[in-house]
Amino acid sequence: MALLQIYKRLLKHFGRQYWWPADTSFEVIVGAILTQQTTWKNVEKAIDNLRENDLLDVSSLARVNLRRLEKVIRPAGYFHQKAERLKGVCKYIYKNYGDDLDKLFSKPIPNLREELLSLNGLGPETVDSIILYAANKPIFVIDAYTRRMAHRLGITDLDQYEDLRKYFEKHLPNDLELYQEFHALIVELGKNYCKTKPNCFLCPLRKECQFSQ
DNA sequence: ACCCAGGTGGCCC
DNA sequence: GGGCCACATGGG
Repeated sequence: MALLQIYKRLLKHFGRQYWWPADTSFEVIVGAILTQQTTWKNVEKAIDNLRENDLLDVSSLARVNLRRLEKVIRPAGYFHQKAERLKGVCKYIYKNYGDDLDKLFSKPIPNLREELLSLNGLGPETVDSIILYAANKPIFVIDAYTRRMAHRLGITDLDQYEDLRKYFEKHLPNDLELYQEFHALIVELGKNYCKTKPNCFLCPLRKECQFSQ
């Protein structure tokens, strides 16, 4: 099945997702770091804690005491690593751009991507999530769900992050909103369908599936 | 008592 | 370039 058809079917089944679930671009960055290998539910607790502690901004996180930050984001797991990395990213942003994220995000995608990838704690998926949902620029995010879906549907055998990203971008219209919604829908698919039973996981993508009618 | 979650970086070969 | 591993909480 063509990628665009899969997108349409998922959209029909799950409806629009209006991703990313965050109020500001900065919260997208924070969420993208905290949600690494962690359920969003736990990330929400950590973000709520950050907000209650008045730490949910670049300058505060750039200067926060590391022990305190660890305590605040604890529910998100890997809290030693994530505290250090989150603070490090904020220190970098604050030093170079202050509170003006737009100055960072106004750069062309390749430059922005390279710059973010150079920071400790920001790998390809996190960086692309930030570019897609915080900077609002069209780049296709590849995650475990996307890779699994691509392989199980026999869309492609490609497995490397960059190879998959380029494949998806090549076979889809270059459209910001489509990229944002498609990734959100794939995550929704992955979260709702059993990963140990391929048929179940792919259910909404099958013609005979009761949910996709 | 397992297994997994919207990854990343370090280390080894 | 590829294969392991540590990192950690909370829910099934």
